[in-house]
Amino acid sequence: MRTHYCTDLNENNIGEEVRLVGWVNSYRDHGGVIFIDLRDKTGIIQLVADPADSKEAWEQADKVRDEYVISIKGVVRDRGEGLHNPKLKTGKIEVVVKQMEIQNECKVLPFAIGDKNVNEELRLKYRYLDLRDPKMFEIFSLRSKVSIAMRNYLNNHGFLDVETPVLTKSTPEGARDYLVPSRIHAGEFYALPQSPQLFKQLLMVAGFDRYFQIAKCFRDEDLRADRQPEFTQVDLEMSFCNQDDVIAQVEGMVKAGFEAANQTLVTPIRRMTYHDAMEKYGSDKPDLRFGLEMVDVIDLFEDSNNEIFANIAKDQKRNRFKALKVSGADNHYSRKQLKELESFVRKFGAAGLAYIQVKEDGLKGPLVKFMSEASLQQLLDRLKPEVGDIIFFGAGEKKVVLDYMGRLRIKIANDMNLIKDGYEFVWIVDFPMFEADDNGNPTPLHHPFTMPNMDTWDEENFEDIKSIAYDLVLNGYEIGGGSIRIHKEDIQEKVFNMLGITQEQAKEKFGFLLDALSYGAPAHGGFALGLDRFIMLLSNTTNIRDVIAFPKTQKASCLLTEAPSPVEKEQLRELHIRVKLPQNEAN
RNA sequence: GGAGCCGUAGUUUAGCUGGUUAGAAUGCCGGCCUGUCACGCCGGAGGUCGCGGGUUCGAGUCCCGUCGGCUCCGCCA
Repeated sequence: MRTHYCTDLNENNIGEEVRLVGWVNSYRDHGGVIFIDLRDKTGIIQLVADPADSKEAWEQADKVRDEYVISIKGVVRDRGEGLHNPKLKTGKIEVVVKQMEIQNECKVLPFAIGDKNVNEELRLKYRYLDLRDPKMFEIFSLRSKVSIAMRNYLNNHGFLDVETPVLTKSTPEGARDYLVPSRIHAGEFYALPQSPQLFKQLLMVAGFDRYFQIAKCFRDEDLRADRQPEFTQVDLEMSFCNQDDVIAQVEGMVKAGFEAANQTLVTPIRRMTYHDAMEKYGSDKPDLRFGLEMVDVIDLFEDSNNEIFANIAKDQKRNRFKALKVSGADNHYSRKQLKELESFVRKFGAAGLAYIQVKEDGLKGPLVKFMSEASLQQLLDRLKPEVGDIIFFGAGEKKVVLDYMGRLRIKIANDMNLIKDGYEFVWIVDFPMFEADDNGNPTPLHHPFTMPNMDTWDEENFEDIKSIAYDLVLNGYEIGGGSIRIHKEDIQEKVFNMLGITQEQAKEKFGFLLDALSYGAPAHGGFALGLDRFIMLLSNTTNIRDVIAFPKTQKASCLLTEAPSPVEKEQLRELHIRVKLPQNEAN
């Protein structure tokens, strides 16, 4: 049908007869001569229809409108002196049309192809038109290259691509499951996998040694700009490994993907403990494209004449007093804007936002009078502020302070444009094994099959127990995570005990896994990379929908297919399902 | 579950303290035009102001509800 793609042609083809097919990107009718920009996935080339060359072709060209599909036969020629268009890759040449066939017409478009000012709602309804934009093709071309490169890396390193079930068993832990009713088993349900976690561990027990899969995962939780209900993980698992072995393979894989995107990644990627990330950046996924590290100043308020501050400083295990020095902030933030920063942190539980402005004539701010001379001097020594800086303070319960100060740090970096271009990877390691739930009971931070660091095992202080888990963070996004798994029954029992899970409960919930571990399970561990987020960052967008061909809206519907939708009564009957809507309307 | 922002020709939008026929740009249709590439010039058509109620002599505008989209909090082992 075609001899070339549009941008395959260049000056070397001058004089050649070619056949091209594609879409009419635009046309310019000059009464006599008609110009058509023909587009395919590679780009654009200009066609010229001149009645002097072919009356019939010109008559066809006269009928052409935007986004018509046409095929042409023509001859490549130089555009001539002064007529080159440097904006086009093919701007030096054009194709003189000898024959033209309109293969398909196009209705008036709901929006101009490539117009990103249009409502996303409309673009999603006509996603196939939105995807015609060459910029969109570029994203999916990148996604394809990156994922193939990572696949190849894993293949070359002994990882076997194995598919695991999509119809599987609901597990009570973790995110809400998407359920699929069983026709054959009345009243029973499959769950779509939140990840292939348990299956990949079983493959290790099976002795496959190294597994990977580019797997769709499903979580029925509320959406965000970087979260879709179905998403893709590059999932991997390996046997007879420790944390460094897994990290080395992941770094190799990510590097391969990165290089496929024409980026360079220097390995090894730096590592930071969970503790340091929380204390310095107030987040377990710190954005390291800018500084603004928090500094501990709780000791400087032990002698404060303010009762509240002095009290906070008394319990240095449970409380925090953090300082965030922002260079030049005094010139950037007005009084009113500083108030706005305060109401920003209040949303995250802050009682207020104290700050000290460093002026020509000294320190200004309510906190100054609550500090002793000696403490103030120590503060200056510790932070070394300069005139024009503002030091922000967060004080109170550890978890709350770290959270809102971490958010403040990011907000200020955005406000003051402190975020550098580029990619900053970091491994977060030494995660706590457990955290306290609302009632103060231990719950797993990762999942209950994560290997605890037994050197830190402490029945009395479960919050101090570390796990052998690691997250990969890029520019403030968690792009993946993994762990070494428990492969011994006695340790697994200890963990279940800690979680208050009885043997019967464990057997009922995860019996098949525990069984498997008792038949000669090798030490093993793995990792899963969030492919969508990774591609999102490589595509320089902050919206995961941009890198998913047919994404869902925030209410998890597909505007193109209108899924989800009601189904026929007969379908429900076969599935033994009766629908009961909240308003008491029966279906 | 909660908070905020948004919804007006095909599209992007203007529309003030409620007041004649809801205005513009672009797209679309028709005419003219042989070197444009955001082609140009002339003319024309095109609006349930998301939907439903209410207040009012009168609602795109005010109030209540509802639907949809986006961002965030909760949630996401």
